[in-house]
Amino acid sequence: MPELPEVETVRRGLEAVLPGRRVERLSVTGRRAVRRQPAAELRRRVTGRSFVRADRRGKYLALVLDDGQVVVVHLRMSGQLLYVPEPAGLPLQPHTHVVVRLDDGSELRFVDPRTFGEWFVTGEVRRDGLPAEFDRLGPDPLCDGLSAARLAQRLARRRSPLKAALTDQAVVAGIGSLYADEICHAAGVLPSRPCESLTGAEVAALAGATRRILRRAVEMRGSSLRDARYRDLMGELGGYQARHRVYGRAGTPCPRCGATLRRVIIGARSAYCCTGCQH
DNA sequence: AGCATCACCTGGCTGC
DNA sequence: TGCAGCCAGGTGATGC
Repeated sequence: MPELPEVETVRRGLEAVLPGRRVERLSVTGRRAVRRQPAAELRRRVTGRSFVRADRRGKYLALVLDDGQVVVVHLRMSGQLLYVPEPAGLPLQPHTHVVVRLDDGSELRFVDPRTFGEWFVTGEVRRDGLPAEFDRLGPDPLCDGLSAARLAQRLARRRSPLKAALTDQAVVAGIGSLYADEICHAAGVLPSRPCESLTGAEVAALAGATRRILRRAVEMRGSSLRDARYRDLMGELGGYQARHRVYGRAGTPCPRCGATLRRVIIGARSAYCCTGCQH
């Protein structure tokens, strides 16, 4: 599932190819990929405009246009952006919902089997040129940093389980189920712990683990799993899955203490953890 | 207000 | 081997 490291890897790919390119044609074939506004409106507002830069906050991609509008893309569960330099040689693969034809003949394609992903264009932007609605996101650990004090403030007075808070995009932007489990394990804290029970030292460990793990995962170009099949803009697999210590590893020994890793349910979602060395 | 639950989807896997 | 049923999970809506 694309989380911050995967989306950032895609963003870096986009930043290398999009700036200066003009949109010659934008076609929407899937019915659900554009649902916040009519597909014709997206097409009308974007066609003929040029891309200025590719930005990101949390799991949201923001493709800034030369007139200040922003094309927002969210990959959700199974969305994939694919850059195709020579479209003639590569037929559209199944579940291709959006195709952007660029002025050098290349294409940006959006493929999304589970159809949760979304595209929309907005002109309501902040001073930094990003959509005003990004205001509801918490700090992005890569773009904004994440100090222990800031995380403590965000977690204060919350009674919900730690994992529910870490994956709440209003608390911290960019963390999903996979990295939340890895962060909790690295910090030695159980994902089921009520936020209000965390000590200052534990929150500091969580903030540090968040920065470290996300940075390392970006360096390794994200995690590619068996079922989600995440790939970057050029179709390459990520490498961070080799570093996963708990996610998807129930029944195997904890790499830190040797106890058997468990899968527990938190908020109707799976969480992987070690009851031997996480408290 | 804050928290829990559900709906949205389809491919891949499990178990019979 | 075939197939039914389960599971994956980010986000927004809904309900309490």
